[in-house]
Amino acid sequence: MSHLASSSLNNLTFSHGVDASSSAEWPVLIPNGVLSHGTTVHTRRGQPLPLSIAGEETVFVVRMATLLFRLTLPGDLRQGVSLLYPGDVFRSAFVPPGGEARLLALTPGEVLRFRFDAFSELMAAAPAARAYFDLAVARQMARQAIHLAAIGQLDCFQRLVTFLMELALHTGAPASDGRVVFEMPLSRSEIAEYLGVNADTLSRIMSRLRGEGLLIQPDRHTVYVSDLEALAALSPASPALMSLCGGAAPEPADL
Amino acid sequence: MSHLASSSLNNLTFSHGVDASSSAEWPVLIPNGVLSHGTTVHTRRGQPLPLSIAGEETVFVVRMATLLFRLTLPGDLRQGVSLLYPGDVFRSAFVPPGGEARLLALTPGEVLRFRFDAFSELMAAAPAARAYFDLAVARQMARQAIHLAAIGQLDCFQRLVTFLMELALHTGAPASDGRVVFEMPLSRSEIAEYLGVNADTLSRIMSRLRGEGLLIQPDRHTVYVSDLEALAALSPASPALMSLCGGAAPEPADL
DNA sequence: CGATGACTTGAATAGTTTCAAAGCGAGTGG
DNA sequence: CCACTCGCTTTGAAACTATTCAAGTCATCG
Repeated sequence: MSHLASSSLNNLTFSHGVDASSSAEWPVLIPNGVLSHGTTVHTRRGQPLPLSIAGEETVFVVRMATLLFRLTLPGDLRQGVSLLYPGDVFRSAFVPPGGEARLLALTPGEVLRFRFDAFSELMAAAPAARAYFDLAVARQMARQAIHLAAIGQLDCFQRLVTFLMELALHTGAPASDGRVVFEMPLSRSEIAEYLGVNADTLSRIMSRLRGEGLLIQPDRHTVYVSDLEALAALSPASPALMSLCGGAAPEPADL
Repeated sequence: MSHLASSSLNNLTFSHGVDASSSAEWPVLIPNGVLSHGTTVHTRRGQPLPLSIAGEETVFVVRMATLLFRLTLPGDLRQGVSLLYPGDVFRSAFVPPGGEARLLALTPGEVLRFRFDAFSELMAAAPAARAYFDLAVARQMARQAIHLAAIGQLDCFQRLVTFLMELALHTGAPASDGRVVFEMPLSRSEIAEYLGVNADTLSRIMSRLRGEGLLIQPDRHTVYVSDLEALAALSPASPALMSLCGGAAPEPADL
């Protein structure tokens, strides 16, 4: 379930003639200069990470965990904004002021925490750290654009497929028979919030996917995908997700 | 609520009567080091800005215009991802690889274009440019989080109200009687794409708003909002939008 | 003018949510 | 070890919102 395992999954499952020249995209390596500074936070499932320490802005670097950035609008409207995986970064200034927002750990793991000022100085001193941060932010912007397009344009079924693809690509590991396994770090209602869908509706759709044999769930927190390509074919967002997670650098010709 | 609602308008149109303590937030000042470099692009309405020049990554800095970042998924599913206003930045790496994406000018204006490498060097040399870029990116992240929450959690009516609030706060000017005027830089179908709503449905809702007297449209591209606070009260996303655009710095206590 | 494209509106339909009830699982105390 | 309870999940039927499709209106431009 490590991110190393997931990258090999990508290479094994989707060989779209991805040239090796641009293989450095994923997983993003965290520079040593970053790893050696910062406070290590050990996360528990469900643990909120405080967005400011002593009134100061913070930066988080995900070393080994899955995090959820969640926004709550007045009226108990909760929206999962983004999922953060190893290599991702989060700056407290990403949070809209005035709204209620939380950064939640979904799995046990390790996260590095910095004061923003300190991180900023570190980046000024170490160009590798700077380049890492900029790349990570850009990648997350791109992921959020896909998430937005999925929620805005796709129906419930396609949204769920997109979400499963995201998890499979980021945290999945190959299993027997070309299957893919991953842990489901979100509860049903958390998934529903992330997808902008009603929890009841979501449950129905998952039953449908299970019924069609695309999904196997030995228990509620473990998911087997029988045929990842068949699953991918069910969502228009899959190609974008796969080229973002799959190691291919953006090709200027495609822009 | 009133001081938040009016402060951005004040900044744009009147001279700075707002308190100086948090005045640096909006509008974001583009440092001279940035303004003096880069290629100035004069935009026309509808003009696409090429996301790469000679195969190289680019950075855009919006000086005076409104831009739309639009993503298209297979099957002609177009989603407006974000609107860019003066002071905003766009890096071509924000675009998910493999998907079709466009950066469109919605108004005539001026945009600065850089090769990413050159911009990166500029930022390394000028800390003010670096701080500006980081702040602009963070602010846009926050705005996109609100946009996502609006699309994921609100009904069609509330989404439209949220969109109108966004435009009013960013590009609106006070008119007589405490009214607010702004140009509508998007067509109906573009608004619909931005909000993840059907264009027919959108038209119905605008008629409803006009019927309730909240909106007055002398022509299709000009909008008067009779009572901004009344409009704001119709969307749960308004407080977040207003504190983001209204000049208040994020208060750590709120996080 | 007459034509074209953008916008509006109505009626039928499809998809999603709501509400309520029942099912399952993990943890607790008898 | 079992019954109990609590929270999360599943499922059904009714209600509702939003979409689709088609027809009609408006505006702009040659």
